[in-house]
Amino acid sequence: MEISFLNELNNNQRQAVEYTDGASLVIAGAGSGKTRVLTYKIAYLLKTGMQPSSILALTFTNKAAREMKERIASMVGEKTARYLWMGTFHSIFSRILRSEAELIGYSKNFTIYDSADSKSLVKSIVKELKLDDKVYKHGFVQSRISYAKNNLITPDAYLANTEILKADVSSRIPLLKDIYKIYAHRCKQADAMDFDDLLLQTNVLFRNHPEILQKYQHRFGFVLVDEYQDTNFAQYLIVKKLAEQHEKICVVGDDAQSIYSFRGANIDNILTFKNAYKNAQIFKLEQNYRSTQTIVNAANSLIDKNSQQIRKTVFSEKETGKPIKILNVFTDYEEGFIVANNISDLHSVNDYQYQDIAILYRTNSQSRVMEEALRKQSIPYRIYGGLSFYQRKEIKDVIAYCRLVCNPNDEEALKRIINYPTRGIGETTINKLIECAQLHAVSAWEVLTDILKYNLAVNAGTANKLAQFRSMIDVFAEQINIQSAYDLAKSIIKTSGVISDTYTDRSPESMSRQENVEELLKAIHEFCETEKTDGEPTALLPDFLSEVSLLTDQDTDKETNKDKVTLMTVHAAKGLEFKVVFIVGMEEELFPSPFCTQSERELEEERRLFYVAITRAEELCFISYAKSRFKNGKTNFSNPSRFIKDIDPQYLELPVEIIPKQKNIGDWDEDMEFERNRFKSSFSKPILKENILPQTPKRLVKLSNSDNNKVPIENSSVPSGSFVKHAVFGIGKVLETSIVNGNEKADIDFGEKGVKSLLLKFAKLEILK
DNA sequence: GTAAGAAAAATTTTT
DNA sequence: TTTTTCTTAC
Repeated sequence: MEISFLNELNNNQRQAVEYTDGASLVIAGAGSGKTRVLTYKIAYLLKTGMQPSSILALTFTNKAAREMKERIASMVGEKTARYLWMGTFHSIFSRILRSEAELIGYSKNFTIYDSADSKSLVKSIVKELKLDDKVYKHGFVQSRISYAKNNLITPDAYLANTEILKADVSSRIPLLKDIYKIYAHRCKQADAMDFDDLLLQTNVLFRNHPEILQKYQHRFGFVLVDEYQDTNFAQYLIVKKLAEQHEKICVVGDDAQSIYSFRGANIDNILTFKNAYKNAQIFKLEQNYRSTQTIVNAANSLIDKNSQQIRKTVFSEKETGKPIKILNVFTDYEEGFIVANNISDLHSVNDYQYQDIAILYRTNSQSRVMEEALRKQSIPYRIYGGLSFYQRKEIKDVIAYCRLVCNPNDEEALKRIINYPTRGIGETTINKLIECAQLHAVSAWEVLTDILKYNLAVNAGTANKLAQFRSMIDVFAEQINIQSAYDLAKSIIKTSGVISDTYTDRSPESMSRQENVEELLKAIHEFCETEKTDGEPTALLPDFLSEVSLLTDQDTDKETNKDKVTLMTVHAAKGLEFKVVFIVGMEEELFPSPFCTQSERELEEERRLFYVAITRAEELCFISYAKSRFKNGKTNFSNPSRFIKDIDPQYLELPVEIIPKQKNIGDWDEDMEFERNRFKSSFSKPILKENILPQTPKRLVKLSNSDNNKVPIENSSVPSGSFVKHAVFGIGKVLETSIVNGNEKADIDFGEKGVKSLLLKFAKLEILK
């Protein structure tokens, strides 16, 4: 069959698309057209007669699913595309779980606990068990529970696993097993699933109900998985089971971009795909269509330092391009200033649009300084991540009301709003209530329905307040199937008193809270409208909740078309591309994150993360690091990230080390303060001109041996092997000296402070005997 | 039981 | 710096 769009693919891509006889793995290097292969493959399946409703395509983010769906729609028509089963693991399987919920002891309207809910539940369990929350830290407990669930270890399996129990004992957290057990029990009692449950319970469903598994095996004639390197065991098994009969499965991924192991992702899933699917075909996509040769080569030289990987040769046939420019600055404020300056120039001189530019960082907290700098130069920007719309307090409060109305057993929602706005139900009462509920093995709400029966020890006044609260929720609950989601939400906000609490004053904070609540109502209204066109009479509140709980703020983004600089974490940038990328904060203790330097495995993941960052860039890439950074209320000194040294220097444009005039070490702090204040208060026009744009290397210090400007010297004033003292870096050993563009330069190992390349005319060195 | 103010703690990545 | 927890006075 001749299908014209196949001609738009290269040979390897086309083979991957056309192979539909059995299982296949597509190893897709960065920028090699991975999404293209997936979309074309789905279009191909449709063109060759497959029904859209029998194709299951699993992605990592809602956004990826939506974009792919749009692209397929443009190829085969919206009418066909809309019936595809396409979405994230979590959204697809929450949908399936809802329709089968009763089989595994949940109701159709089960709540989805987000991580804040999980956190709060973990905290209260630790408190109830009277454990030390410094030993059983909520974050740690949460990640252990999550780890167990991702590996399909149920609480009972956990109790039965001597190995895990022993490990917990030796880590001095022997009671983790109890916390997990209670946690799972409380979720069940609240008719709630956390994110991990959506995958775990799907597995439980398939295991305990073979007929259901069969139904879906039959339904899905072809299964496709994007970003396969980021799947965990629970996801692996779901996919494996669904594809068991026909092995019509295609997974796409890049082991070099596996960056989610902290969330249970297991890189072995992709590395050992052949073991799971014996007759699997493997296709490799190695031509990068995104980036210049320099960027591709630099990224290759970096990832080459990892031992765990599927070797591949990613190459680019685009132009050579400019070297990656390294920017070094004194402070985080200066970093923001320099980056903003560069962006400003790229925009006005080089005709880049703001939307072509991204600033990527390791942690969300780094966005603030960048934001400030961009604002000062009136550069429009857009931040992804951080506090998303649905995580704001006022929104969570409203949603909690909605959740409780739809599912009164939802304990976390109840705790959140039982005394918001304040109605005289304090901490003691809430604790009594929950304790009492546990005693009788019922939900907290159940106790509220009959306070006398459960012997809740409260005085008459409190009992009255509780009854009032209960009847208010009851009244709303009666409306669930009568009023539309919008009408009900509106009356909830009004009657509950949330609105009067929000509208008390005219402070900017209060105004913004009001706006957010309005915004939420608008979103619910919109939801009702779109559902209407789908033929349903009215969209109900539970329908909205099931949609909303899996949304992130990238999904609520409405102004994608605006010309703005993008700010996001490297994690969030996966799958995206920009003409110009700034990777900021490339420092030790930040990138790699200090939490990830314990094992080689973790370190390799951080390196992959850096690889992801670099390969987002199409034309220009900048990497910056600061000598000092404001962190947790303190200024910390930092060294350049070890990863910068992992890149072959021939692809880099390195800065001249900027060393202040000879000073005592004590003066350094003053100097820092000076720099900080200068950049904080008034942004005068650029001071460090050489930080502006990658130009043909002129006045640059090159670390590379291939540098032909470099002439080794015999009789240097600081011979190799001798020891010198530097005002800032302290004592170091001279490794090599040379003449670079007429200036005498020395590479000196300062131990902890790292190896520095210093020009002798700038660096006042004291030679030690 | 509430609210304000002080002290202490915690800082990664996210469906 | 921001967020959470503890203290104290009503």
